[in-house]
Amino acid sequence: MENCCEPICCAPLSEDDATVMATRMKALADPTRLRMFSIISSSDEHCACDLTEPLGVAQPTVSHHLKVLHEAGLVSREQRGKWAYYKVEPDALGELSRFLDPALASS
Amino acid sequence: MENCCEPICCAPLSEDDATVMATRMKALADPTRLRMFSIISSSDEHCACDLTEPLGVAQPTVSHHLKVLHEAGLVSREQRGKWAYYKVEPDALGELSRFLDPALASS
DNA sequence: CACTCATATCGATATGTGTCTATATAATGA
DNA sequence: TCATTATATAGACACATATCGATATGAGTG
Repeated sequence: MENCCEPICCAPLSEDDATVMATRMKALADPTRLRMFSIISSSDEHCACDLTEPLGVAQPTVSHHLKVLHEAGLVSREQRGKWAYYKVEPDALGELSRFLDPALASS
Repeated sequence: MENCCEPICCAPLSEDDATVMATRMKALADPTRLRMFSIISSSDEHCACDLTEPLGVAQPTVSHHLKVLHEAGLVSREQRGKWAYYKVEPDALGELSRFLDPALASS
């Protein structure tokens, strides 16, 4: 995920920028995906197979949410054998965080 | 909006915390509301009547989105005469931003 | 009181989304 | 090659939601 936009604050967003950022935020704005992301970020990498049980949802649901997070550039995917390992994309949250409140970063 | 949760990073979120934060994020994760919020934040306060035209949506739609932002604690509302003035809730974005990436704030 | 105007609410509709079961795909091993 | 296992995809369903036109509410004004 590259830096996209001017920060939300202080000047009106363009329609295009708003669409891009809303899409990214939507990827995180779901309870199951938030928990999923926090689990993945709690270790260096995480196997998809170890997400079904702690999240309490069916395997296709896990797969679906992982795809959403991946397409939003929030996690990376690596296939090793029959297992899929997911990692947090290093600066993904930083970009979002700075978009929301650039003052934090500069203080 | 009060501080709610441990940051998303580094430790699994509880189901309840995830629900609370997903709800707040959902309020912002919409192109129209993002633009609306950025317009409001570009001046000290903003009249609802001046949002319909720049957003290009009907008046009931503006009213609906303002309600969503207000209920999420992102903006405050003040009625003066027949006009409704909206202001950005001071630390709303800061809380969200710190939830996403607490590292930014401490650097 | 009646009229106007800003805003909110209602009801309808189309579209999006989270979840599941069933099935396909792909890798491993007997 | 066949069975097993992890993951992804397809299809279905229920529910949420973004939007609109119509209408109600509520404040100002003549």
